[in-house]
Amino acid sequence: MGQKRQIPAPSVERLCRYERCLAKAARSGMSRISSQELAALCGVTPEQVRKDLSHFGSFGRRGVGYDAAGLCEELRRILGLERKRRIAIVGIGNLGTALAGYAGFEARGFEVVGLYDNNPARVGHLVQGIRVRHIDQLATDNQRAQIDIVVLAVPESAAQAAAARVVAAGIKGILNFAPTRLKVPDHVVVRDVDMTAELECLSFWVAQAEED
Amino acid sequence: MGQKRQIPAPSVERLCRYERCLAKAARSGMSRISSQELAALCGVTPEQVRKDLSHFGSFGRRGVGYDAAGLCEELRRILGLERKRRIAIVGIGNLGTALAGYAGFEARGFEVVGLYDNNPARVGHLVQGIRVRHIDQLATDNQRAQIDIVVLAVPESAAQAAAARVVAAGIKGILNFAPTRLKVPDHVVVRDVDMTAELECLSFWVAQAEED
DNA sequence: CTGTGTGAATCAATTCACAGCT
DNA sequence: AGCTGTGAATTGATTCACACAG
Repeated sequence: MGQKRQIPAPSVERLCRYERCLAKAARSGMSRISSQELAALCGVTPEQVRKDLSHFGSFGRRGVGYDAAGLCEELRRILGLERKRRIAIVGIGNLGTALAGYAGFEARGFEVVGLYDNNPARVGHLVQGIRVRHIDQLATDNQRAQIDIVVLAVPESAAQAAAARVVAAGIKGILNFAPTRLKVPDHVVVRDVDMTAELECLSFWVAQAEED
Repeated sequence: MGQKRQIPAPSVERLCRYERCLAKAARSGMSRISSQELAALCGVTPEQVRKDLSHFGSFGRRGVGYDAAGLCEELRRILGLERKRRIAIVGIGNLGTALAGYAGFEARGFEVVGLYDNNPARVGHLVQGIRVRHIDQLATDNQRAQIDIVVLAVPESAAQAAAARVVAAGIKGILNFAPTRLKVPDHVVVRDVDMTAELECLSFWVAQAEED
């Protein structure tokens, strides 16, 4: 069932960038914007912008350009950001705690509605004004909390088991900070953020650049 | 200068995964490993593994497979991980503080050797046993600290200016957590970690999956 | 004349298929 | 026979170039 991939994933990633740049441009008073200008703001090419947008429809006027605020709104709709998305954080260690307090999420319309951990020593504590609950409660909580996405910030050793809990709770999206490839059913979407791997790649390219 | 990358970036990203899986396999007593087995552990195809490795040489024996520990060692050499890499964190807010205490970095051979901020209220504080210094001191500190990579955890509004400081200090790699495309000279390598964009992409794919 | 939208061409990455070592 | 290493084929993404609308 998970084979519907007519939209290239890199396009979707760029749409987020476009939306952010458009919002900023619109806020600073720009009403019309060309693919040229938008591309310059985002660090891509104008034809890339137009091609990416063309997967979803045609939003500009030939010879004129795009309405900055209008296109921004369209992108928010395409990305599913018109309604506030509800997220829960699973794993309230060092990283999870920081993420719970990360202002960037709220600022972009992601509301942290729950914090979960399996360590009894952490359950019950208040973190950023939210009480940490036991992961056992995730499934029942989700019936009324309607969690869209879980941010998984548990250690590698606990990641697969925690992911299984999340899937069992009926949650469809996981942002995974553990350095493991999670095995989940096709209808669940996972994106990985592997900070250590990023450092290792950097390490490689830096060394590579030195070889000249 | 940043001319030919004959090595595909996706291959490098996978090499990190291979290294991690190999280390785990070797630790658990496996001495020989086939591309088939390694691929299964990493969630890729065997020919992908072999093609990725082939960019750097030939490390296996036909009809036999690879020596797990030996290949792991080769990968560490390729990725530039034989020597400990020294990192500094710039921006000691919520996120920077969490990253300073993130055990995963040390565990993978990245040593946090400095914390920097431009906010006088934060300078001088001890965070994870390291005293926060003013970003003005980065350039002189780097002459003896030999920082390989900076983790940039400042707000979007401060990111470009902070990056300029990092570049001026002679540091060649930046792991950027701010949702901005940094403008840096060609000889400096940047990798972006945009957690909000990741959530937005998830939001899209989750909505997409629901359309059935 | 300007700037979008899009098929066609190019470039990059993945997968296939098989030759060659053990 | 078993498994690697690698050109060839294929799939996918980006760039080009131009028709078309304002």
